[in-house]
Amino acid sequence: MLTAAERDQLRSNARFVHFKKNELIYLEDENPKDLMILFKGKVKIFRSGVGGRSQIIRIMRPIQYFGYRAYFAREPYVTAASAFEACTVCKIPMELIEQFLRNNGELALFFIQMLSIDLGIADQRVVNLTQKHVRGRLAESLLFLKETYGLEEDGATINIYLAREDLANLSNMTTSNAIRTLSNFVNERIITIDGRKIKIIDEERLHKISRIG
Amino acid sequence: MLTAAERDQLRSNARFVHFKKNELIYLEDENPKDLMILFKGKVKIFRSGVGGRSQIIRIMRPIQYFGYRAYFAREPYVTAASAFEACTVCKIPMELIEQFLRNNGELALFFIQMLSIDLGIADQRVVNLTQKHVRGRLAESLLFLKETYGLEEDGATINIYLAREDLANLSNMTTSNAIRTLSNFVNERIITIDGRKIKIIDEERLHKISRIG
DNA sequence: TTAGAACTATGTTCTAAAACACAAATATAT
DNA sequence: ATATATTTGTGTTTTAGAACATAGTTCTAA
Repeated sequence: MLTAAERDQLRSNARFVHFKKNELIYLEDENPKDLMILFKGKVKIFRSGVGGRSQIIRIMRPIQYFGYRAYFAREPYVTAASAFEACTVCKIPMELIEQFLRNNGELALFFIQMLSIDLGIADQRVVNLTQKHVRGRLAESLLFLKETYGLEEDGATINIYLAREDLANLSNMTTSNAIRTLSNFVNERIITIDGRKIKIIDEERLHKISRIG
Repeated sequence: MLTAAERDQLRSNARFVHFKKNELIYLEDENPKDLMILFKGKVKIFRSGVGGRSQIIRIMRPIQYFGYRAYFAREPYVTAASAFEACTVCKIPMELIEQFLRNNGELALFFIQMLSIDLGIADQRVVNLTQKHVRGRLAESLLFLKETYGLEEDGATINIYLAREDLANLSNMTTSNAIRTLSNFVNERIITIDGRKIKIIDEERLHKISRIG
C-alpha cells in the first residue's frame, strides 16, 4: 500500500517495544503519539468508569492496529491499554502516518474502514451490554473471545488465559456473577472449565443464549 | 476543501430530500448508498435490541454528516435513522465521496476525524450507559441534549421537543423510569417541566448527578 | 369535534443482579 | 519451600429498576 520511499521512512521511524504480562501500554488522559501495531500477544483496551470500575472496550490480536483514534480526534486517550500476556508492539509516530495519509488515498481508506468497522461494533455493543441479561452477555463474550483468539489444538478450548475478573469486565458484570454464570454453564453442559481454560461443548446453545439475551 | 471541478460534480449529484416528523430516513439492514448532510431539523440514529427495545445511539443537528459509516465498513446499516421533526437532508452518492477521498487527503482526514470523534464518544457511552444509575444517565442525557440543540431564548429551556419515550431510549431506561426520575428532578428543583419542554434550573446539580452516576 | 390512540403520571409488585461475607484454592514473590 | 496475596467459589441479603396496572391527559385523524 505504501511507496518504496514511504516504506523506507517507515522503517527508520518504527520502534519495537516489548511489554510484560499486565504491563500498561498507554494510559487514560495521556497524549497519543504513536500508531501501535500488535505483532505478538494479546491486548485489552479498557476504561475506568463509576467508582473506578473497569470496562473492557476492545481486545486486540496480532496483527491489529490501535492507539490511533485519539490522535485523529485530536484529544487525549479516553481509554487505557494493557497486555493480557507478553507482547511485542511496533510503534510508529502518528505525525508520519498522517503525512502519508494526506497523499495516499488507499492508506486513508484503510484507516477509514478500520474506524468505521470499530464504530459499528461499538454501536452494537452499547445495545448488547445494556439490554442483554447476564447469561446473554457472558455467552456473547465467550463467543467473541473464540472469534478473536481462536481455539487450541483440541478444537474446543478458547485460546486465551483470562481471569474471571477480566471476563466480568468484558461482559459488564461483577466478578461473582461471571463466576456463578460460568458455573451454571458448566452444569448445563454448555462449557467445561479447568482453571482459566474454557472449553466450548455446545456452541449452538451459546449462540442461542446470546441471541435471546 | 474541494477543487472547483469536484464542487461541480458534487452539485450535479446532490439531491435534497425532505422528511416529515417521525419519518424514517434509512432502515436497519438496508444498503448504504448516500452520504447524508442534515441541513435542517433533528435526527435520531437508533437501533433495536432485545425484544425490539430501541436504543438511541446518536442524535444529529444541522449541519452534520451521517449515514456514511456503514458504506465505509462495507456492510449494511446496523442502525436506523428517523426525523425528530421535519428535516431537510442533502444526499450525495458515497461512490462519489469515496472517489474524491482517494485523491484528497484533506477530505480523507475530515472523515477520519469525524469517525475518530464518534468512536471516542461511543467508547465512553458504553461505560456511562452500563455503569451509571438511572439518575446519572438521565442527568447526562439532559446535559447532552442541551449541548447538542442548545437553549431557547429564555436561556434555560432545552431546544428540543422530545417524548418521554425518546428520552428513555436515549438514557437506556424504561419510559416509566424516565417520567419518574424527571418528576424527582422537578421536586428537587433541578429542572421544571411544562409538557415536553424542559427547563434547566440548576445545571451544576445535573453535572454533579451525572458525574457521580 | 369528537372518538380513539398515544402519551404522561403514579402506585405496587417482582426479580435480576449487585453487594456482602467468608472459605477454599491458586498464584506469586521472597 | 513457604508465606502472603490474589483469585475462585458459594451462600445470603439487599436493592435498583423492570414489569405491571390503572387513570388522567393530550394529540391526531376521520
